[in-house]
Amino acid sequence: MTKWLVTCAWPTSSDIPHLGNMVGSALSADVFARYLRLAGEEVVYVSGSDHHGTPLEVEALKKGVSPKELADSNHARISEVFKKWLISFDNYTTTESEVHKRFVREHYMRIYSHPGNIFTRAEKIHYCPFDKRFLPDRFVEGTCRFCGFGNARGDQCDNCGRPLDAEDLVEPHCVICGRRTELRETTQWFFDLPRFRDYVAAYLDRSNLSPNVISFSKAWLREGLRPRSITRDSKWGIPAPFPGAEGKTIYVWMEDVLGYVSALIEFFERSGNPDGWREFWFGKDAKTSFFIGKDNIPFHSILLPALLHASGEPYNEPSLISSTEFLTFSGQKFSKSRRIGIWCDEALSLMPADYWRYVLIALRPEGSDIDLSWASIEQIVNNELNDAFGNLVNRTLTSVKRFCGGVFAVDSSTLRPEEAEYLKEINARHLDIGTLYSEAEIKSACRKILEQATSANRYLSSTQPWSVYKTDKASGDSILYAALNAVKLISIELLPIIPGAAQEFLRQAGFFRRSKPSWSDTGLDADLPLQVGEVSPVFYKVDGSKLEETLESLRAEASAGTRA
RNA sequence: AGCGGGGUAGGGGAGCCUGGUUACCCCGCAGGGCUCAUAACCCUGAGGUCGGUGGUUCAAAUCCACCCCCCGCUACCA
Repeated sequence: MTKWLVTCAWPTSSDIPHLGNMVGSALSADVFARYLRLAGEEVVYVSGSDHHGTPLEVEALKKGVSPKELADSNHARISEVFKKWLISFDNYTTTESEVHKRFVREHYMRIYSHPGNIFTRAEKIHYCPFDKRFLPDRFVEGTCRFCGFGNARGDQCDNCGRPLDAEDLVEPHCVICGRRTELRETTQWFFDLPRFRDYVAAYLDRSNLSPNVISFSKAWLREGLRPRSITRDSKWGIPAPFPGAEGKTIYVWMEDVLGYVSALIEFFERSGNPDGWREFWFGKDAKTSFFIGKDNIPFHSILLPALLHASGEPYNEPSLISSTEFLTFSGQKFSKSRRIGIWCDEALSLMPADYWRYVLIALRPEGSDIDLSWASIEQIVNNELNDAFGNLVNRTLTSVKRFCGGVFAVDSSTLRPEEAEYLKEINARHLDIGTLYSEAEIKSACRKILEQATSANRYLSSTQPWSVYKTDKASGDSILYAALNAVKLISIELLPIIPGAAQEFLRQAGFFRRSKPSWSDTGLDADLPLQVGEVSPVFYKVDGSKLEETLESLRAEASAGTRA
């Protein structure tokens, strides 16, 4: 049995995640975690809300509340959304947790204790004399030196697309108060990432990471690594522990990734086994996995291993980094400000969580960006979830009621050769699906489960148990045995993706009455005699354009409520 | 601008590294079949200049060069 730490990118608590945020991180990790548990591995799945960072601080300022208050209330909403989406976190915490803050400070002091890992350097940063604070480039606006665009941000000009430096803005002003900013010198603490170039290069070579992660990371190494600043002149965050760094906090990216350790520590402290986490991060039979969007590969493939290694502690290197491309919505990027896309809370007012989970996994953008549209939602729910899976289960269970009086008790010893052959086929596919899951090839696993359903539907149509039963009960039973076994396999296979609905399949069929579902418990004999009780359709069809209308009216109500 | 990834039928993917019969699979579409089932399921069919141009080769989706388009990163958004 392997100990698996499963993690996903930490959602920022400045807003509820949208479907694009959900697909590659929390949902993908959840499917992976659920599969591993089903397969009998020891799994701890952790993540948390990223509370720190300037966007949240600025939003809190605008709303007139403290960053802590805003973060906490958003965290409560985000946690609720994850629960409703059936995300099976073992610990969903925040970067404000005492364990996290303590761990991050201790970890940096450990890195600091090895001379040369951390050094200081003076930098020129925008400063707002009115707000009395330093501002990240993103929070300074001005006129672009290159194209003259008036609303260019300090990090990039939205008009000409050029990346900018602080000095490239003409008449820079603070986005909070609008007043003129000035450049001030300030000292920051830096992590000497280039020191770990050889280590990271060797790690990438011996690792088993996916080709896109490797090639992306190696490109970074070729360009040359740069020191990463650890500290920021901001009050909102974790106080930097270095001597002389009083008043500074740790930059979010330099603490977020350490949450993969601290959230696990917190989990084990709560369960009364404070050292349990060590086996997961240091143990020989332990693996770690990270589910992220393509935008933050290097933080996981380069920065994280370097930060862990630099502490001198015997951390395992990240074993699996699964990154997805982006989801677009009806051809456009998800946009909070323009309200393009669907957010995870409002999604649940349109369809049950299992529907969304299936749609997102069926589309999971693994190779390139994938577009989500109302039409694709409708098509996937209706034709795959409802027709292929739902109807297969329904027609099989209804057959048991109709032809066997609701009780199926004939065991595998009476199977005809045809059915024995068919069982070989679906069991082989079950093994393939398990392999895909274990490699986090989640979309391919999903496609293959659909093949499993297609093959079962085909089998029923070609063997026609409804006419066989008229003359030959034994052959009819043999066919139904195979069909029921396919339903059992498919239900197990779908448990990681649509846990609620797959459980309902198992319940209606009467599988796993006496034991917990398990990936390898594929035979039917142990479940006999099956008592098929009330059978009812598990899914219903949806109308894409009606869903769209519903969402629009929901939003209209919500904004009317805000104004009132 | 530089770097990385992607571009294969209406949509999604496999094939590309390691060149080789009619380019494969799923969804959708058209026609047919079946009647256990949720107007479901099954079968057959139509649909492709494999982003473009040029090159290497007996042979290119596959290898090389140049170009176009989409996305990301470029280290202070997370």
